[in-house]
Amino acid sequence: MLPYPVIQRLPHYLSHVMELKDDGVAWVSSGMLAHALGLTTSTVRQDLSHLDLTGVSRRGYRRSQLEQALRAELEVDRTHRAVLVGAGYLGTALALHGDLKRYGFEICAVFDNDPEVVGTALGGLTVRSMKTFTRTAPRLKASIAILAVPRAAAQAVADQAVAAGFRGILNLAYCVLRVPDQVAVSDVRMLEKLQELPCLMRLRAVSATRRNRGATAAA
Amino acid sequence: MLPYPVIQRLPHYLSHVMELKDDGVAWVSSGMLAHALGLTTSTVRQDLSHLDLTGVSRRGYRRSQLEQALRAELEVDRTHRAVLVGAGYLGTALALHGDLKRYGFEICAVFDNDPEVVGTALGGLTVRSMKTFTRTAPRLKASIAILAVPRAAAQAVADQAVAAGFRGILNLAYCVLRVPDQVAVSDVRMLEKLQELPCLMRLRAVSATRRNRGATAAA
DNA sequence: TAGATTGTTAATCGATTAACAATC
DNA sequence: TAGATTGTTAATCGATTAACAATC
Repeated sequence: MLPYPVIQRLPHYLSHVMELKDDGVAWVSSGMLAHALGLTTSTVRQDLSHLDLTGVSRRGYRRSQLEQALRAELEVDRTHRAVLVGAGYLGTALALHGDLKRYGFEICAVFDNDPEVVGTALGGLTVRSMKTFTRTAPRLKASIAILAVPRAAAQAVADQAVAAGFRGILNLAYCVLRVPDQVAVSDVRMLEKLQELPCLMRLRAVSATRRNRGATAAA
Repeated sequence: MLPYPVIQRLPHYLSHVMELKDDGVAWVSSGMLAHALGLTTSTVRQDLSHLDLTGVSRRGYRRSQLEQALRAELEVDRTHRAVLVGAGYLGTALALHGDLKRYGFEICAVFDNDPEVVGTALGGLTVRSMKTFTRTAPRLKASIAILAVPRAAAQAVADQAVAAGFRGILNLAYCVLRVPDQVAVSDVRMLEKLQELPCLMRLRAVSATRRNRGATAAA
């Protein structure tokens, strides 16, 4: 239904609109959103046309209504129970991230393989052994599994998560997970994003030079 | 030059090709890569046509040559010096990530604001105070700044990084950074990726139902 | 040789942008 | 009223996919 590029932008809209709320802004125009998110006004209006929302000529969108429409689409007001697998630094960073709750997510269990870590506390939860995952996880009524495990372990954990009935996976490992069609995977490509930087930097350097040349030629 | 979608895929190609190396594979076809990365053979050949590389009919690409071309494009064999700002769990996860070196990155300094953290050791480095950033950072000959700081601090740190001459920023915070054109920013959208999941899950559920209906109708 | 795979051109597809009538 | 902004249609742009001759 919603094109993926639009889905990707929705969290940004919401995040920005929530900031505007703190500033007491009542009306938001496509121009304001376009400027804040680095888009064109056309794109913004196209995106918002997918939502359950109507704007007002000469004013824009009522902030409260826009926020509500975004919250509905992203299901922010429902609680999404998630299980965290991997209690390393990355997993810990996520588990302790205060904004999770703000966006409707709740980590209801943490699993880890390391006997040293199993039994310790993390964000009010006790880390459970991965050995108990298959038995325990289905009882937790969680639909999302967050994989903060080494690359080598990721596919095996994903398989267990699928078998346990999870329908969404947030993958923090550097690998392509193979899952059945009905399971959604969202990849956080931290290392890949770092690897892109040299390419992007070269690109920026080149286009900056070109701009300067153009400016010089014009002068 | 290189379209951004291609740049985004290059790290995946390299990662997979490096795995094939460990398996002793000498020739890689576009079909193999397409299957492994979930692409079409056309896309793979188009992507690789941007690289300094020629394939061989009926065989594919020589693995060593393909790896070399990818390493050259991604500049893996140069050392990219990076500075880490923020020594929380997320920053620590990155600093201790063994694969950084493997992909040509070296963290040469860590900065943090918290007096409790300043002076402690992290991955063989001593955490420096953010107060010294403007003075110290330019001396480090690093071109990349990794921002693992809270959202509220990110833009200010980015400004300091730009002023200190950094040309690439890996942004782990949940915000849109404003930087001059000649500075490259790569955003790791961890929370956004999590927020996408409910939308994607709904989408999967719908298309799964549709598939089943289709199958039932066909039967 | 026969057949598989590259390299490349053309076709398709989909997303972004432009344009503009409707409207408050 | 005049002017700014929405909502939507059409145009553009660019990426992906298909197709196929060349080739080993």
